Amino acid sequence: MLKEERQRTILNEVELHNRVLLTDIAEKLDVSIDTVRRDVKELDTENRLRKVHGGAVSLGFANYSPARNNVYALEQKTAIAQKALGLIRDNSVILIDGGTTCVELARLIPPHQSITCFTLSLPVAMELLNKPNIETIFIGGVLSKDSQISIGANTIHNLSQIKVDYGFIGTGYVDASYGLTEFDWDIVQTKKAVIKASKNTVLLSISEKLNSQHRYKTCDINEIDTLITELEPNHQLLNSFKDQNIKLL
Amino acid sequence: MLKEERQRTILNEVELHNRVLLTDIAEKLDVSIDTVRRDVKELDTENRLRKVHGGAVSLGFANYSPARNNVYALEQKTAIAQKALGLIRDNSVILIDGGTTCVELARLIPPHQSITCFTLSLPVAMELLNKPNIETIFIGGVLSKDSQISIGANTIHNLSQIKVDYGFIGTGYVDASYGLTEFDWDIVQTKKAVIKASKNTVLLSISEKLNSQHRYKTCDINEIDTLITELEPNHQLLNSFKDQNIKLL
DNA sequence: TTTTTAAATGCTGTTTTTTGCAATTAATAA
DNA sequence: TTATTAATTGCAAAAAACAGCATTTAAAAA
Repeated sequence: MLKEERQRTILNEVELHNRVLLTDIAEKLDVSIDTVRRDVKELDTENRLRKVHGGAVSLGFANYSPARNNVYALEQKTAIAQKALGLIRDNSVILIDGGTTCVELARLIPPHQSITCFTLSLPVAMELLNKPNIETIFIGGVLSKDSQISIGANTIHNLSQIKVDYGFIGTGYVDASYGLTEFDWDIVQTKKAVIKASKNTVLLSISEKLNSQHRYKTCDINEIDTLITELEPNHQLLNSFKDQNIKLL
Repeated sequence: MLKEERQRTILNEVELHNRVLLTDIAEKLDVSIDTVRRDVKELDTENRLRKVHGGAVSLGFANYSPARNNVYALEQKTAIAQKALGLIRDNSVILIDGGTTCVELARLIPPHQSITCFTLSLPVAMELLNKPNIETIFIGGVLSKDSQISIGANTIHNLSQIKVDYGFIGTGYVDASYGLTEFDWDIVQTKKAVIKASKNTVLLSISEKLNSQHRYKTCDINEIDTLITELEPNHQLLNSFKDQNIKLL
């Protein structure tokens, strides 16, 4: 077998599976591990793949821009935020939770729209301050370092004093049967209060989070009025949510 | 499984749910907790996530650095903040107002210092969240677009419920005989409440503001306990403040 | 064709990396 | 405080990488 041929095979394998083990290739091509090693080393210096301990990975797999202030799955989150915007009427009163999707929603609210907006998220509040026609009210409380939102008894008490038209919330994990769950107990308490403070609760979640769960439960899925994902409402991934008493957007 | 694969999975999980437990990952990937720990440590030094006790959080969640490019008279403000730091004892409870000097103070608080800190300023809160040993409590209320602080009746009411060891405030204008004055009536009301909530009120002001005044009055100069400028306490510019019942730093 | 030369391959022993385990120390929660 | 859970450290086994060398293969020259 020619060297060219071998290297072509290795590249194919890497393209196909994003990664490959040297031992696998050696066995598959029936050559010594050293040969494979040398081939991979060569392909690496030619920048056609990246060699790592024990194998190789495709360039696409390994490449990431270190200078990225971009958000994970930003495109999906933008799509979700766009759909959510459709619910917001002029002069309505809304409440926006924390999380990157909610920040995206805040960012996309058109400048001319005049609404009153409550939030307990520092980044969301920062975004809202840029909008001339939005009256922003921050729900105070102890700030969580991780999530950058107000939590704790004071926050919950403050939330109990208001009732907004729409509450837009995110969640760590969501499952049709297990409902909304979180990693953090304090966050759960806060989200419960947010839901209680909302006439309509709208859950914003990328589809990748569907069918995942964690330790603490926020609420059942039917306590949510509307679920917005980046998918079409009739997408099969949403099937398990269709029977629930919940609107899909 | 290659290390690269593992780390990619970890990153994915972190970006998806913002926060993950090391134990969860170890179970999911079926490797020892030590391996996960080492991976997360590595990813942390590469700045691709942030390691926290027991788990990891995504950068998008933790990194919202308010860019301070052009702060007017930054050097003086830093000097003032440095002096103010000397007043802060471990385990004390303080309140930090808004304004660039106050943000500078928040930024310069050493990471090991453990204090409880109230604030009504969004940028100050952002800074404080970066300090592991500070418990930050945000005083909620309507947010003022230009000053980025909570104002209004609710804010004032919330402030009436607390009494802190030190309140650090800024001011728009200060004069030995006219006292502290502001351009904005709402801000004045809020600052009054801040002063009332502080056992000791410390005014942070660059010398350039001395002997200036405006329309609405916050308080007389002797209601302030300490005045910190970038100048030496015996500087002649401060002469008019020397007779007042006020400490100069 | 054969001979010569260079490259490619496989083998051996050594070094490095990775991983899991156990014991200690630190941090957090009750 | 004590109890529990994480983090750290040192260590050992396993896997991988590496370097040097011998053998084979392929190509070029005679």
